[in-house]
Amino acid sequence: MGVKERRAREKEQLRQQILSAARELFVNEGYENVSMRKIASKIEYSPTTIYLYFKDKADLLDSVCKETLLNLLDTLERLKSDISDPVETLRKSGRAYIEFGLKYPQDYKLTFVVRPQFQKGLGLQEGSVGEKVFNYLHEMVSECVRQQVFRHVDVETTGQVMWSAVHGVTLLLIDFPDFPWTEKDKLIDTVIQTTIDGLKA
Amino acid sequence: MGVKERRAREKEQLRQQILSAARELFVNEGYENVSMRKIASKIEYSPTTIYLYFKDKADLLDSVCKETLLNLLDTLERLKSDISDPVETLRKSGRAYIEFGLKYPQDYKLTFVVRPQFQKGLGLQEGSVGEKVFNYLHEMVSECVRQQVFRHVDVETTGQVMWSAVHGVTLLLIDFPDFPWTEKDKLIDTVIQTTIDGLKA
DNA sequence: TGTTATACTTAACAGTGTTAAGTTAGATAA
DNA sequence: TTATCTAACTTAACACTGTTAAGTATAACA
Repeated sequence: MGVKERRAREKEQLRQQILSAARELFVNEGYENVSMRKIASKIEYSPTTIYLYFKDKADLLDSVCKETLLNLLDTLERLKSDISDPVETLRKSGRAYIEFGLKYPQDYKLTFVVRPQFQKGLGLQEGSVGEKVFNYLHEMVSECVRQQVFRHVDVETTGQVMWSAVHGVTLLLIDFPDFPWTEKDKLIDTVIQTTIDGLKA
Repeated sequence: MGVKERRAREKEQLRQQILSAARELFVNEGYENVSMRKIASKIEYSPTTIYLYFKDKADLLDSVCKETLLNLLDTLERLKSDISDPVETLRKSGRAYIEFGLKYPQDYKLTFVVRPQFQKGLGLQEGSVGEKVFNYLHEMVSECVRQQVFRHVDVETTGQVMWSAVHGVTLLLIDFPDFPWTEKDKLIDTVIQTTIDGLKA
C-alpha cells in the first residue's frame, strides 16, 4: 500500500521543481518579467499545471519568499550561540542580516518590500516566519539591555530601531549600486556601530 | 504669431493632465494595477495619445517620480534656514523626510525602491533630483561635523548612515502597517535620536 | 477487464503594453 | 476663398499576460 505515499512523494517533488524554477527566474529576471508560461516551459509542463500546485502567481511568490525567510532565519540562528558578549553577537547578527540581503537582493526585496504591500498585514503576522526573524533581532537587543550594556529605554523600540538601520542600509545598497557609497564594508560597519553606540548607556 | 506658443501651451497642458491622472491612479491603485488604457480613459483620450507625450509606461512613471522628488526637496529646503543649531535642523529634516514618505507612501516607494531597479544606476546619478535630496541630508550632517558636534569620522559615511536610518524606518512603517510598532512618533524620534547620539563625539 | 479517480493538457477569455497605419481638424499659403 | 500641408489624435492590430473551464490520457483499483 505504498502507492499513495509514492504518489504524494512525486507530487511534492514536482512542487519543489516548480518552486525552484520560479525562484531562479524571479531572481534572474525580476518578478514582473517572469510569466507563468516561462516557468512552465522551464520545467517542461503545461502552464496550467502550476495552478494544481499553487493558487496563483502571488501564492507562488509567497512560497518562494517563505523559503527565503527560513534561510535567513537559519543563518541568524547559527550565530546566537555566544551569549557572553551580547553586543558582539548583535553586531555579527546585523552584519549577517545585511549580507544576506546583499547576497539575495531580489529575494530580500520580494520578501520585505514587494510582497507586504499586497498581503495587507501578512508577512509579519503572528506565527509567521517574518515575525520570527524580527523576534530574533529583538532577542539580541534584549540581551544587551538585560546585561545593562544598552540604556534601558524600551526594549520594543530598541529592537525596531536596530531593524530600521539594517533594513535601510541593505535596501540602499541594493537599489543604488552605482551610487558613490563609502567602501561598502565600512558603511555597513559604521551603520551598525553607530546604532549600537546610540543605544548604549 | 502667438499660434505656436498657444499650441505649445496646450500641449504642455495635456502633458500635465496625463501626469496628474497617472499619479492619482498609481497612488490609489498601485503601479502594476494601472493600465495605459485606464489612464487614457480617465483623461478621455485614446490610449495611444499618451505615447505622443511619454516614451512608454516607465517613462511616465519616472516623470511622476521626478515630481515627487522635487516636492520632497522643496519640503526639506524650507527647513535649512536655521544654521545655529545644526543638530536640531538635522532632527527636523529627518522627521520631515520620514513624514513625507509616510504621507506619500506609494510615491516614496516608486521613487526609492521600485524604479531604481529598472533604471540601472539612474535615480541618483549626477545632477539628478535624487542626488540633490541626498546632498541636502549630507549638507546637514556636514554642518554638525564642522561645528564639532559630531565626531569626525568621515562626512560621506556619516551622511549615508543617517540616510540608512530614515530610509529604513520609513519603509518599515509603510510596508508593515499592521505590525505592532511602538507608537509611531516615538519610534521615529528614537530612530533619529539614536543615530544622532551614535554620531556624537 | 472494466471503472474510477488523478494528473495533466488544450482552448479560450479578457486584459496588458505598444506599434503602424489611418483620419481629421486647424494653420498656412495661393 | 480655396487648396495644401502638418500636427494631433484614433482605430486596428500584434504578441503577450494571468487564469479558468472543459477535455484527455494514464495509472490504480475492483
